[in-house]
Amino acid sequence: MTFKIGDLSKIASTKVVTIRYYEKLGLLSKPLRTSGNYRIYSEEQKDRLCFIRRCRNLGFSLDQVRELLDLSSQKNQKCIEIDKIAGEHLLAIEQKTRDLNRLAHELRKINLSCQGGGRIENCRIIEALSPGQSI
Amino acid sequence: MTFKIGDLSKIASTKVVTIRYYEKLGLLSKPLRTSGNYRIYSEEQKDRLCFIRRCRNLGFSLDQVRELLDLSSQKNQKCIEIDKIAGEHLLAIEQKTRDLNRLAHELRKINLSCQGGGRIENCRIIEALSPGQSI
DNA sequence: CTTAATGTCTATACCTACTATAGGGTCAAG
DNA sequence: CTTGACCCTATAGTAGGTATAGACATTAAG
Repeated sequence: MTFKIGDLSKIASTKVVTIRYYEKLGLLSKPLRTSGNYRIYSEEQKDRLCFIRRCRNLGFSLDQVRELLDLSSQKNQKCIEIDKIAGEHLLAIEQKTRDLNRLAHELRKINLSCQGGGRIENCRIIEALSPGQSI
Repeated sequence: MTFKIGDLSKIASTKVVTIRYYEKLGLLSKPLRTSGNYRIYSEEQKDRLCFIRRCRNLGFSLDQVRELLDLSSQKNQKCIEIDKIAGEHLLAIEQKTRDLNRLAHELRKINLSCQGGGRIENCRIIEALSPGQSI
């Protein structure tokens, strides 16, 4: 079973240009070509792309994905490194979530204090974001 | 009271290059110069930079910041527009928070399944990230 | 006064993770 | 045999900066 780039595009929900971009970065190995110079991909390459996309959807950077791919090919090594990458990523996400929650809270306050009927001179949004305030 | 670019950099926790970048984008007006061609900033310009940074920290895009700055300079406008911008932003943030929460939840599950003691060939993280899995 | 360290200047290139576009070539169906 | 969908390469653009080079300005110490 082989695939053209458009097939992979659908399977992995990835733009065609993005697949070529991954190849250029070396995340995907160079595929075989047809006589007409079309890329043809193996199952394995398809799986690798899906892995990459799955990681990306989970918020891993391409560098992290690269590490995970490298690590996952060294099957005899301990998986503590992998655990570390995933753990750090989780911490970063949790931090980000906290920040966003704080931010949403502030915006909700702003929206409440500005019901659209007033003038800007009375609008607290500018005030709220001005220096010296601690929202 | 005037400031050199390095002062502003510290006050607003912004890299010097970034301040110049904002100037190039027209978000900050061109400051006066010393005889030695150093930029000198007024209080007002300092406040404007702080406002920009504050908005950025709250997740507004530079385009949105520009909008807010424009609006805030026309004090007679109704604040319905500001309300709209903030409201749109709030929605986006809430969506993002939901996404991140989902993501953190998945990662937590994955992390729990692998305590780093095993071998990569058996690593549940890699397993979970591989295609065909539904973690 | 000099010297060294630091700060600042302009200009350009680079970063991530793609996306868009131009100008072509390939292939299968009707 | 032509039409349309697909594919190719190459280049440039996006946001929001960051990094670097090479030169000039300022400041503190000796």
